[in-house]
Amino acid sequence: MNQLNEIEGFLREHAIRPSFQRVQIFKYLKNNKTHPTVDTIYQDLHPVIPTFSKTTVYNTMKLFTDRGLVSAITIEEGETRFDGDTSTHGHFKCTNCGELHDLFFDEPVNIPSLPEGFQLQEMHYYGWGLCPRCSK
Amino acid sequence: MNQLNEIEGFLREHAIRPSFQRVQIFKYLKNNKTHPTVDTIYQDLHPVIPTFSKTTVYNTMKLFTDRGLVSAITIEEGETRFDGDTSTHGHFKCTNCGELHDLFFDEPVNIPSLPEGFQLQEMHYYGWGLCPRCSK
DNA sequence: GTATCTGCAAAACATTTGCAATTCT
DNA sequence: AGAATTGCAAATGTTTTGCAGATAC
Repeated sequence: MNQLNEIEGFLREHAIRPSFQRVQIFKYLKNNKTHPTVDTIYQDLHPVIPTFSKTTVYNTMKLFTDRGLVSAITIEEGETRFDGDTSTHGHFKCTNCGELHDLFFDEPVNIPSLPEGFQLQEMHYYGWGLCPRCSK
Repeated sequence: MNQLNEIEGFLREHAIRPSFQRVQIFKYLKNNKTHPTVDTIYQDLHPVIPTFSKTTVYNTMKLFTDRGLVSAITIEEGETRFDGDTSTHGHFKCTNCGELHDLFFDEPVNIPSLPEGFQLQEMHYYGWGLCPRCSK
């Protein structure tokens, strides 16, 4: 069973029709842990899909995030990034060079105390500071 | 000592010239815990400052956040909100009605484990789910 | 055959930039 | 006078929308 077949099955399980574009985008997100933007995805897949359009990337990313298949990172304004890894972890942005890194927790992160009646479904953790290269 | 004098002194302490616009914006942020956007600030202060412009709000918010006087909330793309309360707390957005609430932690929040060389300066905590009104 | 999906072009917004007028010291 | 600040108008860049053609079931 190759990766493409696996992805098609996975998308079908989530009631998403595995169009060529969607499968390519999903594969791209699973293979690239670079937290790409819509533009990055478009630029990188454009050669693979000649008629590719950014609208399709926007449509697909909305679909994937709505279904919980990927998560949207809004750590910086005006540039939404996407992460194919939906496990509990945060993101760290270097305030000097702008590079984005994953942020993992040793212990289970504590849950905020919500007033009666609130239902927490998702948490995002964003950090800022200096990366090793910029903190010297 | 009235609030305006206090604000002027506070801004001077942070090497910020207390122009009329800046003092009004700062006062607004301290008195309104509504996490306003640039547009909200502009709309609400426009009557008070006849020649007011959004550019000034953008300039001032950048100045205030750079100096750590207020914090920028980027929980949703395309709509930066601001918080005059810079103490450690998160924000919660109802995925149904879109309302934004403060998110407080009972215990001290645990710090993510950063690889050697990283220097963490700021953390933001964003949560999504249903508010009491929408979870019924 | 009908519903869904794609992609072009235009529109809608938030934010930034250039610059001249104004204000403060 | 000199430096900082303001605010208008234009530009920029991302995301959304309308719609016609293509594709899948």
